[in-house]
Amino acid sequence: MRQGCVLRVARPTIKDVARRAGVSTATVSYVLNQTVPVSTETKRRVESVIKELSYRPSGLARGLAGQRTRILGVAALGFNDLALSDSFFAEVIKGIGEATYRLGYSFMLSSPSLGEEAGRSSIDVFCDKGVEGIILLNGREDEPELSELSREGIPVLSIGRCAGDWPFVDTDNVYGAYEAVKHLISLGHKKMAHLVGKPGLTSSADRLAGYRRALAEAGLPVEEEWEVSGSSTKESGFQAMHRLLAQKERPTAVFAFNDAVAIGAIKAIRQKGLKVPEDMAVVGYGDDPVASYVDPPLTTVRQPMFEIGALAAEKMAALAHGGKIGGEPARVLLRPKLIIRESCGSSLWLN
Amino acid sequence: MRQGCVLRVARPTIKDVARRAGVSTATVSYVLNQTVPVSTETKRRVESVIKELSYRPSGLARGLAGQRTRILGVAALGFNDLALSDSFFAEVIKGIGEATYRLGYSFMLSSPSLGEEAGRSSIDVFCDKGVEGIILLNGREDEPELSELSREGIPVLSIGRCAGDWPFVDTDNVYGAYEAVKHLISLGHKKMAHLVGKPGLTSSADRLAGYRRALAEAGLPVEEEWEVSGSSTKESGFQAMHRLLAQKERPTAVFAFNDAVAIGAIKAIRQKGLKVPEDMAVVGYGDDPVASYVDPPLTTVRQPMFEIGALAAEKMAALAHGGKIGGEPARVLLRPKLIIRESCGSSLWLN
DNA sequence: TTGTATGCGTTATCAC
DNA sequence: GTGATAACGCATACAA
Repeated sequence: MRQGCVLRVARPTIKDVARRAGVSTATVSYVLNQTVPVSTETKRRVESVIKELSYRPSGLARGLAGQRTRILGVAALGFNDLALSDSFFAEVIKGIGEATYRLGYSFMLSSPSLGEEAGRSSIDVFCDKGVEGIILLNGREDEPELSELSREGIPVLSIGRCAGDWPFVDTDNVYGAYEAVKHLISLGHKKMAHLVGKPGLTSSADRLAGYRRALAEAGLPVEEEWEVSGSSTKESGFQAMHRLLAQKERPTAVFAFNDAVAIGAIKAIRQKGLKVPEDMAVVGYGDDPVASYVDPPLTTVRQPMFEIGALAAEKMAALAHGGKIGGEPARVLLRPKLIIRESCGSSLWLN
Repeated sequence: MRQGCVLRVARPTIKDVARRAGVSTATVSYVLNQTVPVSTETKRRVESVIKELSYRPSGLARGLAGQRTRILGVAALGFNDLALSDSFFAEVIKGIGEATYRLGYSFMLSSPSLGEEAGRSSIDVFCDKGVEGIILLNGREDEPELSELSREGIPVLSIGRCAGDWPFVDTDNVYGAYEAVKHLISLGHKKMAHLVGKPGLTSSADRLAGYRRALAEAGLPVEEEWEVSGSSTKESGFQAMHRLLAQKERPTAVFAFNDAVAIGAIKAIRQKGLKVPEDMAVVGYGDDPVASYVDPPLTTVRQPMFEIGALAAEKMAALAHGGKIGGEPARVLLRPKLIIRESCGSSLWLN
């Protein structure tokens, strides 16, 4: 049969519509973009012809003539650093997809697995394709791409807080960590450790800050020995937890940088013959799908990744549309939410 | 500072290059596309100017003038049906990203969460943007979109086997299931059940076929009672396993449609006071990230999703480029791979 | 081998 | 309110 056929019956152009409606192409363009008032009569006629021919304007030509391509670029640079990130990636992308679609935009994606060099040149490609703005998906604190990009004259927005005063959309990691540790405190814990995330990530610094804030607010001392450094992986969590358990004084609970670290930590805890949550309560971060699958199901902090993506797309469209944004730069912090499962025990534990 | 600035210093056009190199725009186009022989001297000169001005041709204008936009569309329709699919989605997308980048293509993505109506119209948007071909990411057997799309004159390729004779790229589910069950057999099992996947998915039918084939080949009878129907979720696996365990004769092993189902099944098995793998061996399918996180780590079948995506993009580019593909339609089946972990016990079990 | 001229499908600037 | 028409940046048939 006609596998991947190429018969291509020529799409109608604005000329076809104009001719068939007995007007000029300009008029058709007017009713299309509502950029100039048109008499209701001709408007009606033109619209009926458009429907009849099922005409759709060419995005290419539109982009060339007017400046609006209605395409956004999404560059997922440096995303491979993060562990367990597939679902984050997917959710953010879905959010971007939803919002761009709703706003009449499309988006191009540059894969995260392209390596260093590719990052830059995939941006170039974006520019060639005429994207109106670029959303940077990254976890790094300093993003050298940002200033480079801005020199291209293309608005940029980062998903994930970054240095400088670039617009970004992120979750409030300080708040999320604060809530997690406060939960531990409400359960009666007084000695809590934190498995710190990879250095250089804003999320690492912010979650540490939230942890400290909760401690301070409860009048609990901040023990430096209980802030164990590491990175974002299960292995890192495993090792960090072992180091923590080797110390003279043990905490009764740990707040891990993320779910992977938490799962690694649980493994280490059990290896020492201790039980979770009875001997050691554990809180993760991120609410990765695995969090609900592991044993015990992880109490963790859920980040609204879909909303992050959607909001980023909206802000980006606004930036592209209105040129520079109103007053202040678009810097948004969404609230994460504590998800209580079983890795900390129930609050009945208190009674 | 210059947040999301719009200073836009006009990009050089082909005219700028032509003028500065003392040639016509046609000549510049020739060296750019290598479509017409150019004397090495002028070629050298043009290229140096191109580098000097760091000129990059406009994709928009190129698409309008020539017919090649070098953009692919990826429509993830019906993907929300699948459980645990985030990592599949992400891997496939990464593969597509890698290949498209390597081939000088870009791709647009239409999110899976857009609902029925949106599926169709996101395709329309793709056409407006001038995509050269569309990759359909879907799990359904019959894809009504396919024939519709072909009428647009745009080549289509499906990721996931589908009805009709459309080109597709998929993994060999029959083979994967066959290997999984053969593994069980090699471990000494003679009574194995299958938790069947959602009806209507080619993967469900194929994995069931592979299961039966392995049984038949080993001279084992195919008990209909041990082919428990269900869908793709953890809950479905949980319920199906309970139904299976309620039967008079119990198998010693189960091959689950996917990892989520397997995890649900394990929960049910334990609820009955049985142990995995001692009392009941379990094999999953898909090698989702959770598979290695759960207890016990799941023996499962890994699908080369990244390669699937990359191959799909390559085939698609070939289809778009060469019009119709050489002889037969591009129908590729990649081999999945058995990943042995701990949910079936070790083969020492036999000795 | 190179230059000229036209067209791709729109939008936008003028006139009317 | 509407209609010519010139860009937009590039590819290409044709001429030289």
